[in-house]
Amino acid sequence: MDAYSKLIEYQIKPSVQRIAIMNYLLTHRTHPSADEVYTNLCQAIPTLSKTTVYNTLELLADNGAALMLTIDENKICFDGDTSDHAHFICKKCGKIYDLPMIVSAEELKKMEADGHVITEVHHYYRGTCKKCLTD
Amino acid sequence: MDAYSKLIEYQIKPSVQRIAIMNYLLTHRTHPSADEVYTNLCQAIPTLSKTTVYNTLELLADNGAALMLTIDENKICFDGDTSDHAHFICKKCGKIYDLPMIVSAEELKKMEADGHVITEVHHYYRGTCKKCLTD
DNA sequence: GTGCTTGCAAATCGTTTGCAATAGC
DNA sequence: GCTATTGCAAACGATTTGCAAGCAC
Repeated sequence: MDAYSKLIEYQIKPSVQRIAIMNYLLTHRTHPSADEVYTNLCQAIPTLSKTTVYNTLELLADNGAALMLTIDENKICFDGDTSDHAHFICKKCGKIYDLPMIVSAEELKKMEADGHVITEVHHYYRGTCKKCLTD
Repeated sequence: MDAYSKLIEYQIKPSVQRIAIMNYLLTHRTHPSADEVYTNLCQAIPTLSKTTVYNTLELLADNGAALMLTIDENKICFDGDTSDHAHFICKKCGKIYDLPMIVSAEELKKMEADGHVITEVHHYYRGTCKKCLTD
């Protein structure tokens, strides 16, 4: 899906900046930080400000059009792929990998039994990636 | 287990500060941040510095004597309970709850198939807790 | 022209760093 | 005495805030 349509789908009023940021997330599956998004879009939109990037990424995450990841202890990362999947971060190179996620029905059941309302599920794995192991 | 024994078990050289911090984690299951640990221990150890708290918490996490949680986007939290369990954070009040964790064998298998070495598994849930729902 | 969006600059705050003082063996 | 640990103050950097300017319907 294109960026414009995704914004509409999640009831976010489109703007040049919002489309560009959404598009960046959809075309770069690098789990970028706000700073990475800003730096890369600055070339195309020279007047873009970091504030707008922060505001927009928060808006996307709040409306469910993007995932806000806290897997990296140093910075918040974003993911335009909002389908269910788990994440693995390599402690050596810092790269974040996507992985299939299987949510245990037993786990969710217990959560519901406690009376909490769950809106987000994150499965994070940490370790050393294949590439760093062979280096 | 007492704090001193846990340090020994994880091969961490004990000191007054380290025992106090480890003890705080074992007796306060609030998933405190470094700042919370510091503020609360200042009374008992007036000369305690924040640097020591940060250094010690990092040491504990690196040696496996504590868990470093990134569930809260605003600050890193620590957990003295190193047994397998999942975490739920209430977006409204910020409180972190412990929950049983069931790691899917299928998920782990896929991870290993990719050749990554996993050292940590975190299951994070976000939403609104029972208490905040009734308020 | 009213309300939402953007952008700049300054502030905030959790965390890290440099380095000197201290404690333990 | 040597090494590891601690503590202070300063630095750092990601994120937030205040507010003025710009844009859209």
